[in-house]
Amino acid sequence: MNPHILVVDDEAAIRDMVRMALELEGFTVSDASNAHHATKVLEQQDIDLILLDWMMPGISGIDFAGRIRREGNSQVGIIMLTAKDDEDDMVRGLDVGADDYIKKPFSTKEMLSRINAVLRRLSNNQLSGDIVSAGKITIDSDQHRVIIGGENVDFSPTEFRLLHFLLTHPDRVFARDQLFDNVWGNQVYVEDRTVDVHIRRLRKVLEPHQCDDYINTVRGVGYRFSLPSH
Amino acid sequence: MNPHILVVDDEAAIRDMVRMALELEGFTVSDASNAHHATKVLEQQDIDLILLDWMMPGISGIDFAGRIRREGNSQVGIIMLTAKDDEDDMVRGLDVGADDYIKKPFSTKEMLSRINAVLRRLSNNQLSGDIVSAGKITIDSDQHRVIIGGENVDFSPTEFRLLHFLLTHPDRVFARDQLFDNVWGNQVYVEDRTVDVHIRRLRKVLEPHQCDDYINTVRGVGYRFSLPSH
DNA sequence: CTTGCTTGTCACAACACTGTAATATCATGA
DNA sequence: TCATGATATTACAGTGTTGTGACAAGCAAG
Repeated sequence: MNPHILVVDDEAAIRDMVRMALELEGFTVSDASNAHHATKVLEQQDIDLILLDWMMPGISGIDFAGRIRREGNSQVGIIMLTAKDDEDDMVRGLDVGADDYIKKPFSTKEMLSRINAVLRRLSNNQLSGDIVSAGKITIDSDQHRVIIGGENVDFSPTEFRLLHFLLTHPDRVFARDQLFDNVWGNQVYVEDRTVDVHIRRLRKVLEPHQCDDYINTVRGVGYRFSLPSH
Repeated sequence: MNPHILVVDDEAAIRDMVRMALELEGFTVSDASNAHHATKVLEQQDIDLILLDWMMPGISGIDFAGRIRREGNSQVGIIMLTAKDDEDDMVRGLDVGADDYIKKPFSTKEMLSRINAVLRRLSNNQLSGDIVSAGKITIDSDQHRVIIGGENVDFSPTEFRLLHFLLTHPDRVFARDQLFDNVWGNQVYVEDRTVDVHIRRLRKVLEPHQCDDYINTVRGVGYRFSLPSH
């Protein structure tokens, strides 16, 4: 599920620019031009993070942030957008419970980096060492590592994702386009045959460890990961 | 390295007074006017002891102390500052994990004596100071020193923090922006590629000692510290 | 003020990864 | 067995990512 971000700024130009940048990165975006509207959105949507303009007519960003925190909503992340780079203001911003602040003007790159940082910190509470295994293959996604028969084996990024997906969905046949969606993401289009090549590459790496037979070809349909029965 | 003390109190007058007294004694001092801000400081600084006001608007001192302990942070000392001299409240304070408490009004002399007592107790527990090691690398963060194979090796401040962070979080991949958060602190913004350069500098220093291979590149993701399995 | 160290950024080199196409091989049904 | 369609295999070039050295600004010590 994509993180849902609420952009609160009185200037439409900024809202649009930010929205575009965020949507390009796969975020779900809502926006509001003032605190009242933002409150409505917060009630109706499940917002993960708020990008909040410091200076707004009516209720200011800082008042709004303070109000959110006072209502006990500490799950939502708040990043203040400010033209001021005054240290006092920054402290005041963090005082009312903002998680971070960004000085205008800012690059979209910086914004994305800070957003990701805050989201990560918020979700960090439930960091799960995700270790899965099948047969002699073990994948530790924390370490981003594959261990086969006790030995470290290197995979390229795509190979890693493909293997991880197959291994976590064993005994099921996947058509090539299902594999795109799950391994490549449905933003990109690649040729059907490309999957074959990546399957081939996977098998090649698995071969020296005698587990290339975990990946079965299902003629006319696709591929399946399953342990040999013997 | 001077002990770093965080003063949390909503009254600026008290913060200033305490800060002055502590700095005169050679302590490093940060302060915060509420629990939110204090949380931020704790994330960004390496705090040895917290002087915590009992009564604060928003999250109270006792709640805050409880939260810190529940999060498993038992290295940091906590001294509660309270106007109440009620025995029950004292017990409650110690219950949530405070190391000591001081009744207001207090003399700076009393405060210093209790602070030193708590710090002494804390440093006794971890009698080895803060020494971590992995492979042939040993880091003594008290002395801000790195020993590799019995030999002293010099690192610049950033290199030191980076190495320390990686070494204390081995076998886990960190994306570049995760490394910012943990090594640079999230108040600053630096380019992604800056991490690469610092990794490079680290490796360069480690190279003559044959342990530059402790730092692995995980293409498309980030970097990982891990001892070679051989 | 100079000197030396640190550090962020850049530009370019080196390299790994990936998609595609071309070709070979295989499986299947007539 | 042959024809046909599907998959396997290989090669390659474009792309993206990382490694590396250089540089300039910032800063502290002298």
